Amino acid sequence: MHTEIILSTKNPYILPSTLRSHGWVDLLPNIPDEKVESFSRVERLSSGKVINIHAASLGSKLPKIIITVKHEDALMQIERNEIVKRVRYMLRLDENLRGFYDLCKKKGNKWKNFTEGRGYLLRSPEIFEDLVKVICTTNIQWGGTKRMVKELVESFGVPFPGDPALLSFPSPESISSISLEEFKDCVRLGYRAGYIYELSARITSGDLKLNGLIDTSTPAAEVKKRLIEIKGVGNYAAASMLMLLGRYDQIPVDTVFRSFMKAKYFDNKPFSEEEGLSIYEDWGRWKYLAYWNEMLAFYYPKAEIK
DNA sequence: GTCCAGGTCGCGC
DNA sequence: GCGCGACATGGA
Repeated sequence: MHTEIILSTKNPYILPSTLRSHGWVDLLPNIPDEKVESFSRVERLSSGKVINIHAASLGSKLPKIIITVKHEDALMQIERNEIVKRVRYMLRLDENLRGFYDLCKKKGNKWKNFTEGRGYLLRSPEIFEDLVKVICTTNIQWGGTKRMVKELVESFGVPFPGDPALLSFPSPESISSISLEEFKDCVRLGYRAGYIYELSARITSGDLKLNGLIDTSTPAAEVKKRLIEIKGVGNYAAASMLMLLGRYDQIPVDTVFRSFMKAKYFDNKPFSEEEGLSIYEDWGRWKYLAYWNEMLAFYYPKAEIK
């Protein structure tokens, strides 16, 4: 059976832009449609029920988000609420980028055409999933990231009863239920296996709680410190996580940043990290969005979404 | 075969 | 607080 849930948006919002904002939509269990205007994924709810959700948008100014849920038994209200919460989180429907849009208008030039409703970056419903995925982007090419995430999902995800080929993202418990040696054998994560295994084990044992990282009353610097305390998370991964947690004042300095900055601002000559970061200094709490969207426009000028 | 990727860790100074 | 090699794996 299936159930439709309709979400309202309170800010300008362009779903295809969110889906194309970075590579996350291409990492399992996310599956985009061919045009990347909607996507689906399998979710294991707290109740244990495994469902398949599909999210699309309808309308333009303040679009409706149409969630189509495929499920076996009837959905309980508490399960519907959880689905809504997760989709709103993934799509950042409760995030307001007004400050960024205003700054774009002030900046003028190319920035004044930055369409309101763009700028949202897709994220995962759980911080654990985003953390694992970010660790899987370190010191490897994108193809490797996709392969590692795929292997994790295929080895530890739970199947959707309506189509057992479709799997959820693994829970920390499913990973830490086997030994590290067994884990290394079934998923080729390279040296990252230890990091992801330890992360899973610490969450399972209750030693590490990730939900506190969302708390907006905690200073970003404190959140970053806690992130870096996680094995396998360094400066780049922590800055990426801050972005995924809705804080844009840090820029992840990686090969993407360096090669883009070198080409765009430094005439292909070497530059220091400090010099690079200073370019976005006046974007205040919106540095990441300025950098990322400028980078996208630089490499994919035709990908502009109206 | 060799190099290195959307880096990070742990060591030695 | 910095510099540097090691790290698993597969694609370029």
